[in-house]
Amino acid sequence: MGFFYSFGGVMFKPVSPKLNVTQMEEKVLRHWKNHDVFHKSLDQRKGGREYVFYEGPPTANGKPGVHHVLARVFKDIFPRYKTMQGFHVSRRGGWDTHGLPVEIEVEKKLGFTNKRQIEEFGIAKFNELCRESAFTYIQEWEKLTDRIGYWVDLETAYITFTNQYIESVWWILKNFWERDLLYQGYKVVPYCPRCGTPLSDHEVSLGYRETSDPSVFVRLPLVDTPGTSLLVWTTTPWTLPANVAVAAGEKVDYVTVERSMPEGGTERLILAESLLEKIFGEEQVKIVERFKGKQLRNKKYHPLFTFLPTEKPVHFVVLGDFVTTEDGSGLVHIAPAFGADDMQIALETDLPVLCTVAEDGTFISEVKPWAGMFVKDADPLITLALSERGLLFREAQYVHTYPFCWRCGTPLLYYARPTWYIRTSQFKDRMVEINNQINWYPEHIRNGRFGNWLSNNIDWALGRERYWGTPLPVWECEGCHAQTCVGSVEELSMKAGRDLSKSDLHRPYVDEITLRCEGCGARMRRVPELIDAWFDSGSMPYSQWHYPFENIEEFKQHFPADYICEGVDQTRGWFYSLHAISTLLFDSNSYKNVICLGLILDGQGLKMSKTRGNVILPWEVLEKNGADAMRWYLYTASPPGQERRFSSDLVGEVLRNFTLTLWNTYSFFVTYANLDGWKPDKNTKIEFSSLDQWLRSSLHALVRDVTQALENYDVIGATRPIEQFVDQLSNWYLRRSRRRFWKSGSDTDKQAAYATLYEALVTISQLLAPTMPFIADELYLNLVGSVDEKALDSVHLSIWPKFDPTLINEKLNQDMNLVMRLTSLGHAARNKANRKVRQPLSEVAFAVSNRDEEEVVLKYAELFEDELNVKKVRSLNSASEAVSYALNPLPKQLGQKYGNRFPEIRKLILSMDAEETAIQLIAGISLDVMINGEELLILPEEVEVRIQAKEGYTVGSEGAYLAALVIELTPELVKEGLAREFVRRVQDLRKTAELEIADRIKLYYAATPGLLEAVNAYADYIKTETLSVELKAGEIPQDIVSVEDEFDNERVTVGLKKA
RNA sequence: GGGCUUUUAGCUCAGUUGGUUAGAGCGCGCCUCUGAUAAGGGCGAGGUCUCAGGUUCGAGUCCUGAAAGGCCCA
Repeated sequence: MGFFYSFGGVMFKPVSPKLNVTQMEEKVLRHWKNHDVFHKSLDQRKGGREYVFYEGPPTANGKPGVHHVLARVFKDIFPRYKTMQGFHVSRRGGWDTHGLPVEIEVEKKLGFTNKRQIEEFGIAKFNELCRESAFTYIQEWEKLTDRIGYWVDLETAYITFTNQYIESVWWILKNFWERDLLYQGYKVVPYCPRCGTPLSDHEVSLGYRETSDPSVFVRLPLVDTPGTSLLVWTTTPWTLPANVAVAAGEKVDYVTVERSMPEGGTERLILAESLLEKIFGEEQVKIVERFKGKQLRNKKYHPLFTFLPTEKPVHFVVLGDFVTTEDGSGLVHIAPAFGADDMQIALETDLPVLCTVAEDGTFISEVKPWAGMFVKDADPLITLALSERGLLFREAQYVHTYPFCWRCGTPLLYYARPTWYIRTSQFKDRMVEINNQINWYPEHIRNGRFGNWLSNNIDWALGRERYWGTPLPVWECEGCHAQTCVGSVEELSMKAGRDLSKSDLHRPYVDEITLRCEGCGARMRRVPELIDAWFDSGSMPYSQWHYPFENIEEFKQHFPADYICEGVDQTRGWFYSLHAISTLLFDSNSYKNVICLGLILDGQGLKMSKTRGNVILPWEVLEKNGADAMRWYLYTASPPGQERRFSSDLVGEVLRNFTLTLWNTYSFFVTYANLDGWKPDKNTKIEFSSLDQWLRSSLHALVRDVTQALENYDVIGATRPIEQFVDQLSNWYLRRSRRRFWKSGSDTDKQAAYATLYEALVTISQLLAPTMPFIADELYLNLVGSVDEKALDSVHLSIWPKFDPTLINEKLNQDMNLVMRLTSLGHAARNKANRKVRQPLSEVAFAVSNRDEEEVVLKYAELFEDELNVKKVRSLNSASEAVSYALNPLPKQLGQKYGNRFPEIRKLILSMDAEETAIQLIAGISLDVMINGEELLILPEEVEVRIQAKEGYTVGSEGAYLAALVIELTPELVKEGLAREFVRRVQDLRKTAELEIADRIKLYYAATPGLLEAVNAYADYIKTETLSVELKAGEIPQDIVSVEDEFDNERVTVGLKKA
C-alpha cells in the first residue's frame, strides 16, 4: 500500500461498508418526496410518447398481503423502465369499492345473517357504511404502496363508487342495450340462498370445496312393466320433489338386470351396462336384456312425489346428450328448476318447471312434509321417506367438489331465476381473435387458460340482487311492462323531469326516481338489480376518465393499455371483464401486454391462508430486509407465472448475497476514490487493461441483454444477469484489481481502474432502477450527483443506458472464463497438496485444449502468478513433457456427423495408441479411419485430447483442462511464506486496533529464529504492505496494542502504534 | 371429469437445436483466503432428473401413457 495523494478533495459522500438498509431506503423515500421525483418523472416526459399502464383496482377493505406486494412490484417495473426510455407513463391508481365483499364485511360488523335485516336497517344507512368500509384500510394500502416504492398516482385514483364513474358505466350499458346485447332471461344460476343473490361464474369459482353429499340411488317403477324400475342417481335428494323426467343417453348401452332382494323375491332394474360392476360389485345379477338408450324414450314411470300439480305431460324418459356413464347409473333425474342441463332439456321437450324451493332456500308450503326447511337439511329426511316407501335402492356418502358461496360459505343451489345478461357469447369468435393479438406472459395463458375460457364463453350474468353497487339503469313500466335503459344523468333528469345532477346514483335514492312511460303513461320504476362489480372494474379504461362525458382526448391517448399485470386468478376476473367490454364496445383489445402472476405459497409450499395461519405480513419482511431485497426476490425467484414459495429467510438471502456485495463494491470505490481525490473526467484519455476491457465488455453485454429482456417483458432475464455481473465485478474484477487502487501515485493504470469501476457502478445503478429503485438511487445520487452540479435529482429521471457494441468482445469474455476456470483448478490442486495460498510455490503448468488457449495462459501469466501465488506459469503442451494423453471422441460433433456409425468410430478411436494419436491431433492433422471398408476423415476438433501429468505434480483437472503444481518447497519459498504470514498478523492487528486504512504505523516484534530471519529478509516488503515507517525487533513496548501467535512451528509477538 | 401448469441435490432454481461425468446458490462437514465484504475460494457428502413405455447410435431434453402437486373450470 502506498501514499495517497489528494488533489481534488473528497468528492463523494463517504460510504460505510456497513449498510442499514431500512435507514437507507427511508432516506431515499424522503428524497423522492422532498424533490417530488415521481411527478418530475412524469412532467419531464410530457409530450413524449405515451406508455399506457392500467391499475387493476384493489379493494381496500382488507389489509394488503404479500401477494399484493408481488403484483405491485411487477406493475412498477415497466413504467419505471419506460420512463427512463423517454416515455410519458401516467399511472392512475384505482379503488374497487362495490360488491358483495364490502357488503359482507358490513353485515358481519352489524351481525346480520340475511338480506331482510339489511332492509329493516335501511339501505341508505347500510350503503353509507359500505362506502366507509370500502376504504377501511386505505391508509395501510397507501403506506405499503409508498414503502415498497410502487409509483402510482393515488391522489387522482379513480373510485368506482363516484357518480362520474357510475355514469360512464351506464353509458356502456346503454350502448349494449341499444344494440340488444343486454337482456333479461331465466336461467339456472348458482345461487346463494343466504345472500339471496345469484353468483357470477368467477364468484362461484372462488368457492369450490371438497364436500361430502348424500349419494342416492332411487327406483322409479315403470308404468307399463310392473316389477321393473329405472335406477336413477342423484347427489341432491332435495331436488327429487321437483322431478319431471329421466334422461337417458341415446347411444348409451343399457341393460335390464334381475336380482334377488334381501327381503325376498326378485326385482328388475334398468341401468347403463358399463356401470354394472361399479354398482353391484360382487353381487350376482342376471342380465335379462340389452338395448340402446333410445328404446327407453317416452317410457312412463311412477312419480316419487306429486306435491305440485302439472298440466303438461310429465314423468317419462327423455334423451339428452349430456348423459354420461362415469358416475351414477346412466339415467339422470331431471328437475328443470335446479340444473342448467335440466332447464335446457325442459325447454326442448316442453316439460314443466316445478319450483319447489323459495328464494331463501327453504321448501315452499306445498312441499308439506318439509315446508320451511332449508333444502340441504331436508336431504336425510327425504331419503328416509323414500326408503320407507321401498323406493330407495342404495344410500352412501359421495365426496366431490361442490361450490359454496365464496364469502359466507353457504352451499350454493342451482336455481332458475330471472336475471340480466350480456350477450357475450355472440362475440365469442371476436373475443378469441382479439385475444390472439395480446402478448401473454406466460404465453400459454393465451391459448390455454384464457383462450379456453373465451371459446367456452357463455353470456355474462350481470344482475345482482344486492344493495351496494352500480345500479342497473333499466326502468320498467308498472302498467305495460315496457323497459327503457338510461345512459346518463342528463337523460335521467330529462325523463324524470327534474335536475338529478346532484343526486346520489346509488340505492335507495336511484330507486326513488320514477319515470313516465312513453307508451302507456303509467309509472316506470327501476328494476331491483345491481350489476356485477367485475363490470365496474372492466369499465375502468372508460370510466376512469368519465368517458365520453369528459376527457375524450385523454381516453383516446390511454386506450388500449400497453401493459397490465395481475394474479392468475384474474383470468376470469379482471382480464376477462376488460376484454369482454372492450370487444363488445369497440371491437378492440384493451391491453397489449399482460403479465399473469402465479400464486404465493409459504416457505413450505402451502397456500397462504388465514385459516392455516401461515400468512406472512409484508411489513415484517420490509422492516428486516428492506423493499429492494423483497422486490428482487420476487423478481428473480421463479418465472412470474409460476407459483412461488416465499419466506423472510429467502429475502434475507438476497440481502446477503446480492445487495451487500454490490454495496461493498460501491463502498470500496467511494473510499478509495475519496482518498485519491479521483473524479470522472470525460476528457482524460484512458488506457484500459485487459481486465478492464473484459469488465466493460461484460458490462455492455449486460446492458444489451437487460434492455432486450425488458423489451420482452422478461423479468427474470432483466434481473438474474445483473446478479451474476455484480458477482463477477466484486469477486473477480475487484479482487484482481485491489492492488491497482492501493498503489501509490496516480498513474494511468489506476485511472483506468477507477474509470472502469465507476462506469460499471453508475450503469448498474441505472439497470437496477426499475427493479431496486432505492439502492439504485442511493448509488446514483452519490456517484453522479456528487460530481455534477447539473445532475438530475434521481436515477429515475435519467435516460436508460445504451450499450456500445464495439466494446462487446466475445473472445475476451471467453478468454476470461478460461482464466477463471484454470485459476479454480489451480486452487483445487493447492488444496489437494495441502499448500495454503500464502505459501508461494515455484510453478504451475496448465493443460488446455488448443493453441489459442495456450496463448491465453501466457497472456494472463501475471494474473495467475498473483492469484495462485506461484513464481512461474507455463503451458503443459510441450512434447517433451512428462505427460500422458487420453482421447475423448466428442459425441456432439461425431454423433451428428456420422449418426449410427458413431459407436463404432468411438470404439476405434479409443483403441488407437493415445500418445501417438494425440500428438498427431495436437499438430492439427486429421485421422484416417476405416469403418466397414469405408474411409473416414476424423478432424482434430472432433476428438478432445486430455493431458495428464505423470509425476512430480499435484493436479486439479476438469475435462481437457488441468492445472499441475510443483509443490516442492525451497528454503527461499518457505522464508517468503513466513514473511507473508507475518504481514497477515500485522494486518489483523491494524484492523483490531481500528486504524484508518491510510494510517502509518511503527511496528515492534519478537520472533523465533526462523521467522526472525524471514522478517529480516523481507523487511522492505513487510514495511510497504503494512504501511510501517519502522520495523523493530526486540522488546514490545508496554503501552501499545500487541498480539501473540504461532504458525508453521514459529512463534511471534507483534505490537504496533500509530506513527 | 375437463383445461392449463409443475415435478431435476435437504431447500430455491438453471439446464441451449437431443451428445455420453446433469449444474448454480443456500444449508451441512472439512480446509483456506482477506485492510472492501454480513463476504470470497477449494474439497466433500447429497441425484433412480416422478414413474412406465416408445423414437434414436445416444433422452433430463422429443413422443405416448400414468402418478403426484397447484390453479382454473365442471
